[in-house]
Amino acid sequence: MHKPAPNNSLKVACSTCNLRKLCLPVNLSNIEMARLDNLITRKGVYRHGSILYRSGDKFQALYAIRTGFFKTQILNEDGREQVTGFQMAGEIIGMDGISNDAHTCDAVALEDSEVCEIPFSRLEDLGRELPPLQRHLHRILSREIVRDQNIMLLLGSMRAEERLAAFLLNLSQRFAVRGYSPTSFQLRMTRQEIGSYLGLKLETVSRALSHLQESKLINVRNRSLEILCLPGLQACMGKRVR
Amino acid sequence: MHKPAPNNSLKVACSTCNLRKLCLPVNLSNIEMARLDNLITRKGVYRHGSILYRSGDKFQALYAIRTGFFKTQILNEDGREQVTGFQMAGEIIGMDGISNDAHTCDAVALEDSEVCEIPFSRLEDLGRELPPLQRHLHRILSREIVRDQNIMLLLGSMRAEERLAAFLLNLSQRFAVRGYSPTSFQLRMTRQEIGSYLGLKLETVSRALSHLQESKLINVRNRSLEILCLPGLQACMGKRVR
DNA sequence: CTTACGGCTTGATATATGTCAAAATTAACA
DNA sequence: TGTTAATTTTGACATATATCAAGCCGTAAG
Repeated sequence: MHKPAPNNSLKVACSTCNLRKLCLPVNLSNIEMARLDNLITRKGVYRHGSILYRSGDKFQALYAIRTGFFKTQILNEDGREQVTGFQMAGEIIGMDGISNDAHTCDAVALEDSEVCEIPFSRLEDLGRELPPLQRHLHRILSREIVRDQNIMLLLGSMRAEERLAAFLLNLSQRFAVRGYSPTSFQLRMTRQEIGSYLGLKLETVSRALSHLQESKLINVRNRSLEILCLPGLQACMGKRVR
Repeated sequence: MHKPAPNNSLKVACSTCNLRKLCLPVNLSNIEMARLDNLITRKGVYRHGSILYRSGDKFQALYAIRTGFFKTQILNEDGREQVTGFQMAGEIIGMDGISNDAHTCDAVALEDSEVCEIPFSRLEDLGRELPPLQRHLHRILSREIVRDQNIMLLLGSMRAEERLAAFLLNLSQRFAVRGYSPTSFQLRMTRQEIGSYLGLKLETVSRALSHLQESKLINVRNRSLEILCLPGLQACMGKRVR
């Protein structure tokens, strides 16, 4: 586990950021955008394995991922762990912390990553003056709720192979939105982490991947994944048990 | 399925509502509180089985439950269904709708219930003027995220009996907060609905309840439930598999 | 009061996924 | 670059939960 490079914060400009359409797709005037820029600082690089925030840390900011890949996970008292999400560039994390002024999960970099720090109370202040920004914040929070409820559906009612198909399709779609290939990408997480996210053991993940490959729906070799048949994967995800 | 009584909306006063500490625990002056009161209307009674909103409905308002009990559920294209939560008096539902201006789940009354309707864009407007109100809205949204992630932990890593114990303890605690007995209450939902929420079949729920009863941790007869040993249930929830 | 229906319990059995173990492969590090 | 540790795959077997089926109970409607 590495610590991030010391606090060499840099000013950053949302106004010229190529992730803006994903991260903060808000219509603001130049002056308004400058005020937003003024809020946000770029934090040093988080090396692979380093921790952006820990469960229990005081909540002070949201983080927009600029480059890289994170996982979030919660831990029981018992040491049970659940990966609650994988986040990529243009996505915003840390919203769990608002409710009690403390984070309730850990955020861990799965590859060297950069984030923009958005101090939350200043974001709230600005939101009061810029209704579109306020509205956008509410949408982001709500989107996280919808996302989590869809994972509940997955965990509560899908079988192993369907969960995997849903997971791969979700990744595929998010890569596509970012202009990367939707059918060929690297997995940034271990089988164990996928399993934790999907409520499965790593062996089950491995077997399900192998089986999808036998079915000619995907090619998988270690972390590189190729989707051979998107409609097939969709069908696989959708098939009801009964 | 009944429709709610026609639009006989009534003005309502948060300022005098005995649920205020649960629902909107915000420090506001009398004048400010009056502005909040002015926003909110009481909707007619929702009879047992009637629908507060459906997936796909245009999102316009949040709802504070005044009396009664609801469930929320999402449905797949395949007809698969997942109960995403059970909500009781003092809790606020509808937040899933913000992200796309449309609800993504159904909310169904599990007993005759009353709700307060909070038009969302007017709540946003008022939030811009009353920072404590704004902050409270953010906390509510974040609390829902944390709640959902804890259910993910439950669905992803607990066994049937642990899930049930966690579920009963959660109900117990919520009843306690409302001044009801934490150890003796009525279940408002069917075994099938509990099962859907916990990712189990109704038979498994029934067996797990029977087993907890054999273990002298609870007494259950139909919908009435008595917790005989809270610490025992907690231990049962916490025991790790490995 | 009687009947009918949905909800619940319990048993027997099936099956998906977990567990344990070993070997192969890859990645990390000295 | 060589060595070690981590990750992944695969097999054999165990087990928790699902499935199917039957009967019971309790509430609601006639």
